[in-house]
Amino acid sequence: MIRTFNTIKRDFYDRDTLIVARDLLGKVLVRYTERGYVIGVITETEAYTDDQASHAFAGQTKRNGSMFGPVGHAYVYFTYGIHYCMNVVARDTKNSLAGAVLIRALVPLEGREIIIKNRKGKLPLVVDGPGKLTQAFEINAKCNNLDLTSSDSGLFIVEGPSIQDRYVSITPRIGISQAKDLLWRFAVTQEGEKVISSQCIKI
DNA sequence: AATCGGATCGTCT
DNA sequence: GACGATCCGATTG
Repeated sequence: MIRTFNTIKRDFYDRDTLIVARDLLGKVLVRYTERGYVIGVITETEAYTDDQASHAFAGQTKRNGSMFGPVGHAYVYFTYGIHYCMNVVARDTKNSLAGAVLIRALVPLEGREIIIKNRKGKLPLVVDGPGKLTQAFEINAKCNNLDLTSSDSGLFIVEGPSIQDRYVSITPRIGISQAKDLLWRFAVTQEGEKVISSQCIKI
């Protein structure tokens, strides 16, 4: 059976990186593997532009090249000798040279068996942590620069539930040593869950 | 519950 | 040659 998906169009990614990071919450990441589809709702993101914590800060290199490339593509890099991290290239191309949104967590919707196998454990309620996420979704170096607006790429993003601002916590990014003051991390909170920062950007 | 160190390697200085 | 947009298991309190 052939499934059709309505992917999010490129315009969506051609906006300020911070706005896209916020708006990716609730969107749905789809990965086509040998064993079938793995699908999840994005619940945590971080924005990286040309700030001091960004790979793009020192300018374009071979590694970070896709951050400077067309929006709506993937930027996947290898780190700590172990892990891959997945970003969505996004920026206002009129005003910005480089930008990407790191996907840090999502809630599994489909392909639970595949996730369990890839992660060698129980199915988590939330796949949290950029390295764990790429492991669960079989995302690796070959995925770098894939077009996330095309369902042919085997890695793409489609519409999902809208997330109200009151359920979005905005905090500093995780694991960085520079630009710690910037509140560029966006995470969906449960109703009743403690919100670490009540600040919110205007959309 | 919180902290610590080992794993492991591509990229940039 | 140093160090990461990390993870996990072990240890300690």
